[in-house]
Amino acid sequence: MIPIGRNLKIKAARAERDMTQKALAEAVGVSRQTMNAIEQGDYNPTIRLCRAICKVLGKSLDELFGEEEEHEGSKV
Amino acid sequence: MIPIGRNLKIKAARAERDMTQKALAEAVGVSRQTMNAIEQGDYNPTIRLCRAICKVLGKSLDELFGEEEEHEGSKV
DNA sequence: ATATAATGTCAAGTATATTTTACTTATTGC
DNA sequence: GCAATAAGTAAAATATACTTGACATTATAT
Repeated sequence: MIPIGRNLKIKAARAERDMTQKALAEAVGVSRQTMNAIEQGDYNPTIRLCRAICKVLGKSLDELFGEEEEHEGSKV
Repeated sequence: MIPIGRNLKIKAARAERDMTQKALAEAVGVSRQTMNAIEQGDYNPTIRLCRAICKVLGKSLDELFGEEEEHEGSKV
């Protein structure tokens, strides 16, 4: 419910591996809607889920979840 | 409820800064019991809370939450 | 030995992450 | 165009992160 910022890094990492949201969700043991909500920044996964996502996508926590993503707007 | 493994890295990082659990909890905006539970591995913080902890302790996500801590036992 | 602060733990409640079902809107290929 | 798959969104239910308050234990110091 609290907006967090879209996670485009996951989307990109998925693209690299040609994985669909559904496929990633299944690989990670979570519902498709949950994966979507995370990419949309609609909430705030647990560290465990983050670790699982990183493992599947072959990225580090810092790479995928390191910085809060931009919050829309405030661009010149 | 699901055991996760104690997080000794947080404890160590706290020690480096001579910070008490209470102090860290306050700095991070969470209850003392929650911080304790996380260090005890009694649950599974949100990525947001992890980020806040890292910020206060001056460590990266990978440093503090990178690998699942050992699960007790299985040592020669 | 006795204060005092730091830590560990438990139970009951509240907030919120996650699921399920279901419907809509892209997107891609035929 | 049409079918099929991928992605976005929503509401109601369930699981679990987190709070509050209280008490027990382990340091640390005087």
